[in-house]
Amino acid sequence: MSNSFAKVVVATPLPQLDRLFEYRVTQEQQSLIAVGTRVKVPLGRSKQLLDGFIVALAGTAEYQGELAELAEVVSETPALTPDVYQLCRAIADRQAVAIGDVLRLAIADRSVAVEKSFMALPENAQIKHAFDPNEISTHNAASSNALATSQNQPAALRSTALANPRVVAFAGGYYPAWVQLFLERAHEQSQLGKSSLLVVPDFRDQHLLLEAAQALGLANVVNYSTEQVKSKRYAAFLQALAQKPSIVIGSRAAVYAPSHQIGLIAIWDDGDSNHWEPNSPYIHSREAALIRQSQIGCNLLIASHSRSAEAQRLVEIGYLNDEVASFNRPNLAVSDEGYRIDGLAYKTIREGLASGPVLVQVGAKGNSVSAYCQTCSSRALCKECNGPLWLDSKGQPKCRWCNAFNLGSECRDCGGRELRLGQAGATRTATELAKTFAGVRVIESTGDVRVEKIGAKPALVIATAGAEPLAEQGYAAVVLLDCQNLLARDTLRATEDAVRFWSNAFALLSEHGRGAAVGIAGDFGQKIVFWQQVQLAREELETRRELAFAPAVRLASVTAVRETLDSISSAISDIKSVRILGPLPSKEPELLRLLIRYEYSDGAELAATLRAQVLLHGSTGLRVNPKSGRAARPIRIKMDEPEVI
DNA sequence: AGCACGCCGACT
DNA sequence: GTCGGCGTGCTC
Repeated sequence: MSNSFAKVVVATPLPQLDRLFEYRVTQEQQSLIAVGTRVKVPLGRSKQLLDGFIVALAGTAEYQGELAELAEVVSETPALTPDVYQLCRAIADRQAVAIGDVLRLAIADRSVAVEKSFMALPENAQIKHAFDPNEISTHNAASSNALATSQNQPAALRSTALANPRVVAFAGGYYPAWVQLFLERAHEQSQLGKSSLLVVPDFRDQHLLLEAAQALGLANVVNYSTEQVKSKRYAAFLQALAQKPSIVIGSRAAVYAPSHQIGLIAIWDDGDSNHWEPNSPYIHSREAALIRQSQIGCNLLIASHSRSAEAQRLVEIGYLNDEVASFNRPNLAVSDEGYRIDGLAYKTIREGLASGPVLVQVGAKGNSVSAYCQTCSSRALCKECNGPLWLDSKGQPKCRWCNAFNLGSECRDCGGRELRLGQAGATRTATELAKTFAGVRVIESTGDVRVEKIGAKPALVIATAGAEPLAEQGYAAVVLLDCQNLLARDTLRATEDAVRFWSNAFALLSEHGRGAAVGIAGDFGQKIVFWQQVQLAREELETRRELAFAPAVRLASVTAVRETLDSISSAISDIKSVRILGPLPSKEPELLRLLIRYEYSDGAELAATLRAQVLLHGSTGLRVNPKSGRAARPIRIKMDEPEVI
């Protein structure tokens, strides 16, 4: 049977075009095409050709009407493998977006020169016809529903691990212990002839993995960085596509790598917000990995120093196996004497400096608009509702929750009457500490001006949370200041984030280093000291359950004009677990936002209903086209809204 | 998105 | 009598 007809998925963000179109294949094109081929197709009356990919070939057509021909076979390299297509399809459906938005993430832009030299290699010659759409990843039983099949998976295959929070000697240097964990697991897979996808939040972590992988001499390591020039990205894409086991190291997009025979997907520190895709499919790499895992049946490892509420939920529903690496917990202490830098802090810094570098973590600067007491730095709270105060444009203290003015408020801790915005920044702390520890080198690292790595000599490092440099052999001491401020950030994830920031900072300690946290006490402080991350995650998830917040339930947001939102509200209100909040104001002045609370079990139905609404409002009715002229998307759907409030 | 088809107001 | 406004709908 000749392949005279091709089913093509079109690479466009338009939801109306998110379906397969059939085209006639000409005689000359027959030998060039295969499943996965990149083509250009005519669509509608537009003279502009659209990019697409062949997902199936057949001898007969299903479509009754007149068929158009494939306009152009762009390349003979099969860029869209069947399992990546299935993954993109599932993600588009789950997120209620067009598949084109997902394809953009999954498939690197073509670079002709790179592709030519790749295809010229004899070992890549057979790749052209390597894919059969009916045979998605034969190496493991495929399953369509992740949750339904979880019981059938060997427990050890899916795990959420708490990694050893230490810097260890490894690969001829010093690395965080998790780097060793990831590369060892990937190496195991390589030995079995399988590929691994190692997914990290940012390029610092990526560099660490790449550097250590190179030092170990691991074969077929793919630098799947999105920060490279286009041709390098495409080279990495092709390297993963080559039919041999590879170790793909990258950020979010690495989940979609077209690797051969994937045996492991590993996610590092899934609580880091960099794992959220900020653009259209708006999916978290952990969720994308879960979908891919369920489709191809590979191992899944979600590892971190602290545990996200999402990972904890997956453990509690029995979907993930709970794996805690054996390690000695760090030597930690907490204090809460009411000073920003107290006796414990000074003592820990002084003793640490005797043997090596010392890290002082200060609260993240810049993202706090709340007001604090000038004298004692405790957070200013509303006298009416205990909400956080801020200073308005006239400098008057106002509640962020109930808008009440709080003129002449007194600090509840010290009675102070002066307020200031934000907290003492890294620079001020650096100056203060430099005075106390005269003669010691002081290094400052913040989100803006970041230091990546420091040596083993004694030095005082002042860093904002999340911007801590690595110390070559680990820190002799780590001191956390402003713990209260981190806990009091205006987000529902404040506690989880704080525990994560602290855990990651303590994880930079050397084997014999000591840590101290200033400003946390009691039961909570003890759990930090005894490294009870699982217990903390359990409590955090319980809190979210009580409040009915994610990840206990899911929380979607829909942004559009009011009329559209009204129509959407009534369309989805029949779905069992759906509860609608709003319309609420959104960041864009002319648009409003709906928050939708729903159960996991209703996700598919809600996504399908929302998608139908997008189609309804997309090509007919109210086209939102404000004076800007730009065709703003009339409806923006995030099936999981990471930042409520 | 594009692009065409279609049914109502001021022009050579 | 026609030209053209953009509301509506389709695209293999």
